[in-house]
Amino acid sequence: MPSKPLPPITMDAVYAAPGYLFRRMQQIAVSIFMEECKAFDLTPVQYAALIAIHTHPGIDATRLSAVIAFDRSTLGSVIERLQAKDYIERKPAPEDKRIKLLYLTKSGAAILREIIPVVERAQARMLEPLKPADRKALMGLLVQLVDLNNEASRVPLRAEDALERLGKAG
Amino acid sequence: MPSKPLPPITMDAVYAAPGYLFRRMQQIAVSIFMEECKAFDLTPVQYAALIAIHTHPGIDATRLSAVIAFDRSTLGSVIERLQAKDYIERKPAPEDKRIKLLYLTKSGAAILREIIPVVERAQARMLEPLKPADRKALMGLLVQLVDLNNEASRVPLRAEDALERLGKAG
DNA sequence: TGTTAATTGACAGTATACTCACGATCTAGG
DNA sequence: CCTAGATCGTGAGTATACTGTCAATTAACA
Repeated sequence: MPSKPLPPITMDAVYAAPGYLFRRMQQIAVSIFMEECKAFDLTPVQYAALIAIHTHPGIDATRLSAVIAFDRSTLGSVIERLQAKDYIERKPAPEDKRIKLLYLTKSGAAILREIIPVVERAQARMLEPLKPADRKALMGLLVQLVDLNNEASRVPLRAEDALERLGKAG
Repeated sequence: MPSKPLPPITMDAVYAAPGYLFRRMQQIAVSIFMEECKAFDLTPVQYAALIAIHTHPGIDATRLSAVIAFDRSTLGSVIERLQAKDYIERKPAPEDKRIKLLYLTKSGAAILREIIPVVERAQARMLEPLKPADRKALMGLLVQLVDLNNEASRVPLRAEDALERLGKAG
């Protein structure tokens, strides 16, 4: 008996699949970000980390990972690189010897000030091909979907938790 | 003179930025894929490669990378892993000693047959939190945006080119 | 209080995802 | 025919993005 044939799969089915489109869009977004920011030697993740540290001075690595929905293991090397570039500094927490608190340096604040308008241009470029109404619709749907799927990811966003604990600790 | 203060940035601005949402959605999509497919030891990229090789038997690595919009350097290790699992085989092209042609093995065809419905469930789960009309709208907008931004990515999709060249060569 | 449980940061391991560069090979132009 | 340029696969190097595990430390509880 011959083995059952594969169902008739076309690449077009792949090109219309959500997973493929999300991967492709992420690829394109990173590409545009790096192109706009090539003068700055900052990756999208490093940028997000800088913003979060600026917004929450004295945050620790674990809470930072929750605030930007970023894997804690990977974050270690991201922090190392930001520290090597002298954009952030780590200070041991006096009340908990396990924790190292993160702060922007002057260099970090300076590069943030310069790069923010550039990043905003990059963000705009990602949606530029769409009509303004469609941009709004897409962003609205994505915000919804990311929020409703938050628990599905391995590193759920925990913005509020992180803030609460920070307030409790400091 | 004091240095200019940073503009008032909030994490909410980051959470609403296209780049952040695309990264987050990709993260969630991979998570759901891996969860549904954990019995199969196949990553999303490996799955896409298998589908493309099934659709274009005898494709070479460079054209495969164009067909799935996947970086050529990374593809080398993906192919190695698929070969190690005995899902694909590589045969030297008789008319061009540089090229190695890719084919599904019986194992590869078998796992594809099993995994396709599982992947479809994963794809459905990614959009599940949205209302059906919103799912359609989101996919429509994403297909548009990915297509219009194709050239912005470092590895543009070249589905037709790849097919043409394949036809010319074989 | 004393032992268990949880948390923190670090490390090893795997898999994308990109850069640039290199040798082998093929193709085109002269 | 023969050299210049393009192309193929590969490798090194960097940066996410996840899985584990581990020791040190802190917190919780019997």
